[in-house]
Amino acid sequence: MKWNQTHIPTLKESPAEAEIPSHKLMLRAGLMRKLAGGIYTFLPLGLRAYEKVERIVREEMNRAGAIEIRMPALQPKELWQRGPRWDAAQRVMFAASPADGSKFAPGGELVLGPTHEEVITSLAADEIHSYRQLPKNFYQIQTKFRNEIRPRFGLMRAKEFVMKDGYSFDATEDGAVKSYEAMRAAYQRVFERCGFGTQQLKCVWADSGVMGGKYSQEFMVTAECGENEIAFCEKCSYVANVEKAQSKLARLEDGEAPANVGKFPTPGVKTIEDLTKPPFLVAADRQVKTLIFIADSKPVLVLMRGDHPLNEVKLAAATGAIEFRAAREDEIVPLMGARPGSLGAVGKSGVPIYADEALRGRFNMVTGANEDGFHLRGVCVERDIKVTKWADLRSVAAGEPCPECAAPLRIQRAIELGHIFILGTKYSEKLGANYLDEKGQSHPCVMGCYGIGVTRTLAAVIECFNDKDGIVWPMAVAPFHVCISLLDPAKEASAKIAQEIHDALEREGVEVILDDRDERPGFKFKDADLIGFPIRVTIGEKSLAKGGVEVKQRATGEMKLLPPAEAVKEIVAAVRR
RNA sequence: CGGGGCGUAGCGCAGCUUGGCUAGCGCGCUUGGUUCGGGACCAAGAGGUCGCGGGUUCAAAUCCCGCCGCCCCGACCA
Repeated sequence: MKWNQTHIPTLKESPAEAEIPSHKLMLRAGLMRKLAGGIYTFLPLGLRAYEKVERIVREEMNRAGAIEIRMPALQPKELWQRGPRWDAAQRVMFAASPADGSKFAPGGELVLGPTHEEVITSLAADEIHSYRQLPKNFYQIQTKFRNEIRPRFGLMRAKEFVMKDGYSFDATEDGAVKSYEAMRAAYQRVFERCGFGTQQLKCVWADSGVMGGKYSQEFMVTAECGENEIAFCEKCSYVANVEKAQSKLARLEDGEAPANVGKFPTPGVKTIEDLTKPPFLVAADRQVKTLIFIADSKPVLVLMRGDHPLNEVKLAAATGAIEFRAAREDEIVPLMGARPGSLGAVGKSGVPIYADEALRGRFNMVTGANEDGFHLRGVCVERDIKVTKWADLRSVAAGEPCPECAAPLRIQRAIELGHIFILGTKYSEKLGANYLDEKGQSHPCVMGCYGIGVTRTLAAVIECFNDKDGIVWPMAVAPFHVCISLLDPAKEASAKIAQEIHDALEREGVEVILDDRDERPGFKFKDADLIGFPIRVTIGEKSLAKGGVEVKQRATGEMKLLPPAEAVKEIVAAVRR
């Protein structure tokens, strides 16, 4: 490929819209252009790099025994309404209505697919009848559409993006776990092949969210711009999304024996911190924090240790509510009889009370008296409060002891590239994906689902591999392996050598672009560094006078002067390594 | 949707506070010339409904109102 035959519009400055390195570089290196917020055109180099990632994903899926299919992006709304999560799903879906506002053609209303559990399960309901057909694992690589509340960082969170989504069907729970484990191993290989090292790549325990199902793990790559936080142990292998992470807290001493509950005046006290000050001097970890939430339009009480932050994802998981928010004061007062600052759960009934595990067994605690300006002391949580459900509700903090080995936990931001779930029978039951076992009895298939953000992975590669001069592509994902910087395209001798090296490399299957532009050397070097081709071959009068061409590694800066034939050999070896 | 910021040539910006004369600068682009191993130089050009609509005014990029778009922080997720 010759540079002049393609289109690589590099920019000297990054557009103001880009904030993070990968977004800036994708625009500057001419990989993509924005059409609208969260919607991008892939230019030739961006497309090539994208296709590399896609190929790695496809190869590893096939190797793991998954079967590629292609489902429609346009889907009947009615199918979603029959599925188990229509209420939660509507928020992110685009409806595909006729643009002129006219009625839908026969067949009903359509939506653009944000994911495909409903479609695949309905397909499985029609196609799978017998245990003899199981297990099956279908996948596709396809454009998804989501009405992201806030598109962000270029390809990191886009309204239109490419996802590899896969769905396994098994007869038994054990089988589903096997399918899941096979995918986990395949995902590990995909991301390793994309260039991520064990230091930055983490497979973490995660919350299942609206997807439902028993357990799930996310593949994360640590990065400053990541939208997730992961907690991991410095000593052992424990690592989890903070939405799920736990820690082993030291037991606190509450004194000899539980005292009786006593009310005392606390005029003007509004916060946990207020109570820690004179004249009260109640440590935050001796207080019970009482929070009121509206979960699916019903109030719930949430009890936390005073110094612990609530983790809303864990609360959502504990309550099973789809939508919840903090209650307003005008909702709290009629319910509790007091305003925030003096709230407490002692003696409270008729409202679900969720308590964090860190409060279990505690006594001689202080909490609001449900009377403005008063608190209670001597509270024994299990004796005095009718807890509906104990649950892990708090966010772990950096430095807390690892739940497995008690070494300090660290917290880092990370980008989620893949997510794998065991779904169970949530979808198959609802949509009738059943099979007959050996005895002729009908059972719902046990499902798993597995996603990789393919376009996001591309962005993450750039986010992780760049320096002050531009992108530093891992060989496996680079749009071209080699750039030949021909410094004097007008000089016949140089041009001939460049063409010969180019052709020889192509014959060996090396992807090479020949910079034949009529530009100054410095300009070509800057462009090559910005785009980040792993290997650059420089052909100019200087090198030729010394009897060869220069072969330079982008990542290390290492440079060798070699005769053309040697250079070709060296490069072929490096590319195949 | 809540909070913050921005919208002036393809890109990056100045001008707006305190309204006024032909709307400016750098990069990029075109033409000619000189250059040619780390984003060259000289000269001559092309390119703008100052996001859109309304208002105030003799006069609006500049002041006021409304809308739209983009970016950042939060709730959602591959």
